[in-house]
Amino acid sequence: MCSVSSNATCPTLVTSPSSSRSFPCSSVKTTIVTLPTTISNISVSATPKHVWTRTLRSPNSNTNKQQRQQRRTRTRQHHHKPPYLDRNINMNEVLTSIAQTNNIEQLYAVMSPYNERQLSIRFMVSLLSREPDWQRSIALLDWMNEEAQYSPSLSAYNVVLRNVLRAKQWQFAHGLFDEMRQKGLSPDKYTYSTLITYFSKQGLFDSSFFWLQQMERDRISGDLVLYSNLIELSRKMCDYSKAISIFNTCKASAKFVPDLIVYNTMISVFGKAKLFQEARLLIQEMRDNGVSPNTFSYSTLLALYVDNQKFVEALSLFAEMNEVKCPIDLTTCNIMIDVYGQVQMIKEADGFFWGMTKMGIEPNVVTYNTILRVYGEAELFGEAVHLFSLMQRKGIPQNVVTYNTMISIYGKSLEDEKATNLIQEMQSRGIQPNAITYSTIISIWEKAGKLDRAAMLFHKLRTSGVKIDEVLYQTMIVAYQKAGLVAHAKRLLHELKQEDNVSRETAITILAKAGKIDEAMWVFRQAFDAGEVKDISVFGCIIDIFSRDREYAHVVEVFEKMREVGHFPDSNVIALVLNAFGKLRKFERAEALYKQMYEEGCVFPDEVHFQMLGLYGVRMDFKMVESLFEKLDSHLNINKKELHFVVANIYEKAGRFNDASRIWSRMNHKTIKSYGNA
DNA sequence: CTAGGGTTAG
Repeated sequence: MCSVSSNATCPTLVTSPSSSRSFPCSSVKTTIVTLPTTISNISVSATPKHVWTRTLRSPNSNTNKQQRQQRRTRTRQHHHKPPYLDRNINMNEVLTSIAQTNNIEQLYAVMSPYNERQLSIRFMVSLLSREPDWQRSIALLDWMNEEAQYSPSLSAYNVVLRNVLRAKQWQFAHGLFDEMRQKGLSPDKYTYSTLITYFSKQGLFDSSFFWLQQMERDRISGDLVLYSNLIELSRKMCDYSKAISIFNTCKASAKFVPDLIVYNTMISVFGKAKLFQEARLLIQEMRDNGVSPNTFSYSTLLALYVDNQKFVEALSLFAEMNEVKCPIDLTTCNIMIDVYGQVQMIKEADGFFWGMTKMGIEPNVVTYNTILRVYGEAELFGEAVHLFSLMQRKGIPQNVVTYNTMISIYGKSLEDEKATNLIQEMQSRGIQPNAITYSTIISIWEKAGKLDRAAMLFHKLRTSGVKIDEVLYQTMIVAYQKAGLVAHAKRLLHELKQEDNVSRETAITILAKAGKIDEAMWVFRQAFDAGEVKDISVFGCIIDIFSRDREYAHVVEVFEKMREVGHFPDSNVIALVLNAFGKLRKFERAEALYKQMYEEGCVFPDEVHFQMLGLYGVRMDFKMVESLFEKLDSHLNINKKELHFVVANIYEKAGRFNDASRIWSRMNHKTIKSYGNA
């Protein structure tokens, strides 16, 4: 679209400055709808803008231009510029009129009574922010530029940018940004926050980082929301240590006072880092700081407990939620149905599901999918099939998850033909099977002794260019192995090394998990040198494997590469690396790592601290043992009993029994004291 | 007057 491209990048269209603008008319709308799928795979700056400009250009825009020009001239001749009319205009009426237009001419006609600067910028920003359609919002921006002849403000551009990003029009987002700059508007924290967030939401982390760097280059200082975004970005990249580091550092240096949303994000981060105690304590910390935990806070923690099979904790948290009268919403219900299902409280799950409507909460597709799975796991196949047909009869929307769940249920009830039919049914209804569908059906066919069918499907997938992920690959390998076709399984693993259809990150993970360490490392080195390894979990996976294989030098090598690309080690990695340093007798490096992570504000589970204590013990550095022990003992979130146990053991191992008994008695003393207090 | 948080399938 022209409004987002400069004349410089669009030389074919240069006639006059204003002629480079046009709104995509209804006649080209079909073209626009098909664009996103093409765009989403292309890196943001790779495609020349004029391609899009041409595609979206309205064929009769020149006529439109002339007409508008005439209108403008007429207006200028006959009317004196009136004052702002905001107060006399019903914004909703304007919006409704705009919504009913389907091309630029109609939109300009609707806006024509307000030409010539009759609306304040405030009004226009407000109007823009309520306009959900990105194309119409761009057209409004154009109208402001052309007809009303006043420069849209930075905030006007920001809200349009938000709409464009929401619609995943990355090209136009870039173009809009350029246009802002050309108009002499300096992007502010809202602009950058919007860009960073929307790109990271889509997993386009490179672009996200690009905008972060731009922001730093512009010396825009961060505020609460921006740091919140950075934490969220680290969380999305599964770099929880970095997220915790940002949170703790900002809090300590008073860069921000966390609000409800930052706290909720951090509950998620701590939980993902498996620091459940810290996550739980955060709810208390919020209260202490005058931030009331809300439904999000509780449901976040609930979901984390479920992810880690901590159902007792989940049930007790749900009880607390009810106690403090925290409102329960749809997501909470979905999580709780899952919980009841997983602890085999089927009656409760069922009751919860059917009672939701009475609570005024309408179940959605996730709810249905969850209860279907609960029925399946409880082997209530009849109920599942019944509910599924009810969904179809009542027109409740179904998605790929619904079908995958039902396919798996038919697999459990050993009805592989019905499962197979479902794949055809979903395709005929326009729901495309995905990697999960295929791996489910491959397992089902393998169990039914129809391995040839599975192999044929797998071959078809590979040749048709369908994205094959690691689980799907693994499923086929396991299917071969189970059928005793070890040679086939080996061939697949071998082919994985030069498979184009599988990402190298996927290949590394599969090879490593299959015990093919040398191959995994070979692919890893290749991929790393090519800059292809970005996912923190790949580093974690390799370090894990090498550690198990006692290849400590390799552990250190991968760890160094991981730090090179800016990842923070998670607690598992840090434990393995500390161990590796210890085994290689590189105590200074272990100590340096531990201290650095501590200074960066990372929080680790007790085990990591205990390991460092252990390393000091191995080095016979009892001064450091004692000093770290004192530090940890005064630390709030650490199991004091275990700490004393660990330290006493270190002394015992070293034959320093006096010190050991000193630690023991100190612990006993404390225990008595705490009982006394209670 | 614009920006940030939680749920389902192998």
